[in-house]
Amino acid sequence: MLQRHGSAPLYLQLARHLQRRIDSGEIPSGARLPSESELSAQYAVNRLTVRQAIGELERAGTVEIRRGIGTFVRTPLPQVSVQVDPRSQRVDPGGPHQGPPPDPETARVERVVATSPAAEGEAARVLGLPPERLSRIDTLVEPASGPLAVSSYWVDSALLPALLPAMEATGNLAAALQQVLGAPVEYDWRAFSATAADLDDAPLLGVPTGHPLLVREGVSCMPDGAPVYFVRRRLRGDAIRFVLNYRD
Amino acid sequence: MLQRHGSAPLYLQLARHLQRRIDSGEIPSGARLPSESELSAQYAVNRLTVRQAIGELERAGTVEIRRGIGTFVRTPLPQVSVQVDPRSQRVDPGGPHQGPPPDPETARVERVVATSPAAEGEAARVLGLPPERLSRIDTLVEPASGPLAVSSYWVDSALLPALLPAMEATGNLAAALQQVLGAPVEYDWRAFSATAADLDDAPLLGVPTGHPLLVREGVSCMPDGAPVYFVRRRLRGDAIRFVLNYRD
DNA sequence: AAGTGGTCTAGACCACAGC
DNA sequence: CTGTGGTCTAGACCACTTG
Repeated sequence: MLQRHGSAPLYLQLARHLQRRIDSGEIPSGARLPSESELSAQYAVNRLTVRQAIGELERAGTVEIRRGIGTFVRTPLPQVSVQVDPRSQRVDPGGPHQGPPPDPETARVERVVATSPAAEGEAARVLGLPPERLSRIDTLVEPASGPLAVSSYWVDSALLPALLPAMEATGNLAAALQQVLGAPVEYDWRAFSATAADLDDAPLLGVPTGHPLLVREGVSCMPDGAPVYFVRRRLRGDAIRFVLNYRD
Repeated sequence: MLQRHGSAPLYLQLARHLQRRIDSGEIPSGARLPSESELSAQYAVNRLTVRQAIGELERAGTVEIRRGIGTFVRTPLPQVSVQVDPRSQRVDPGGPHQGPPPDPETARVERVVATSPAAEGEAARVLGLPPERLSRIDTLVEPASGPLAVSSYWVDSALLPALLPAMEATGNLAAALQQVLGAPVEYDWRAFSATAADLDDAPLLGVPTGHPLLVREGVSCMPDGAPVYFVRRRLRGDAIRFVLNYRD
């Protein structure tokens, strides 16, 4: 069946062949693939070659490996939709797309996992503060459904002593900042991009290295425009999406 | 140095060790890592174990493999910023973040790579049309800097005959649609999420399977709100980002 | 030609889940 | 206990890039 003379590598041929069997419905959603040994025998290739093919499918998101049990066709998990009102300067949590219970932005549990002096220049640049006056706070957003996002906030180091107790009380760094500053904080800008889970984020989020993450970063400021913090949040891209409604 | 008794697997220890050597500046940005054979000898592990470690670093985005040459510490490529005016119903291309020349939304080259009957139910659902009346058009957005995005559009099949010639003329499907319909098309909604490059998208974009992609999808409609098309665009997450400015 | 990463094999042992 | 996926080794050959 598979051969290797000038054509594509065996593991890629096998990966594409399995992908077709899945797309055609021959191996339906949720079903278990043949075991690695079985595939190795059926296709007459080494088990490592089978593993390489299955690794491709796993990274592509079509398959989920459960160790000790087997490899299964992934059934897409329902994405939580967060409504972003594009015409106001606040997040509008909830909305009718999903019920409120697993609302990740309000009912979330956010805990601090690390604080450190700022080592990166980007935050200092966008905030217009010298790096030595900045501190970085890392938090993990973990609703009941499992870890959803890791965030890094860069703030003026002077705010830190008051911020961490307020964080304990509110369980939400944005709210803690409003409390410490005694004033509402607005969005200056926000940006969306995507990145791969690195060696630090991956274990925190319970995903393999390289898992696609949605990045939402930006600066928040005082009503007069003075920047307050820079945040860079990495969210599980398969579990959440941000929706902008342009019509009412 | 590395040992395997109850602790983490060798390849992960090695990956983290190399990551630390990179973060500390011992192996600076752009520099070449020792070859796989050298690492294999230095750390007294098999070359395949070294490859597994380097694979982790590649997926994490910290390292870039150039075959026949070596493995290099990745220097982040400058992200093109696309300004999205959150208060209007149009894309505001350009802006001062990057000069206009590589503007991916206006000067882009978009070409059709495939058309097919709609096989997915989601597009029919959000457009409120029966699946058999929908066609799917796949395009590749490829400015001079290399492939940047793949898009899938779902439109009423009746529009297809007029649409493809208009697409040739304008080089831009959104513009072609406006021309065919004889009316401006507005955003209904847009959503941001992230996904992994699958076995089809990966070769089109020239990235490895699983590469993080920024997904921007949504419905556009006529001024009266009648839906016209559903689009799902997958963009190289490391090459572009969407910026929403909330202040002027 | 020499060096690099890419693919593939055969074989071994381990850790985990379920019966 | 059995079967699953996870890790690791030794060795081979290939394809690509550069001198």
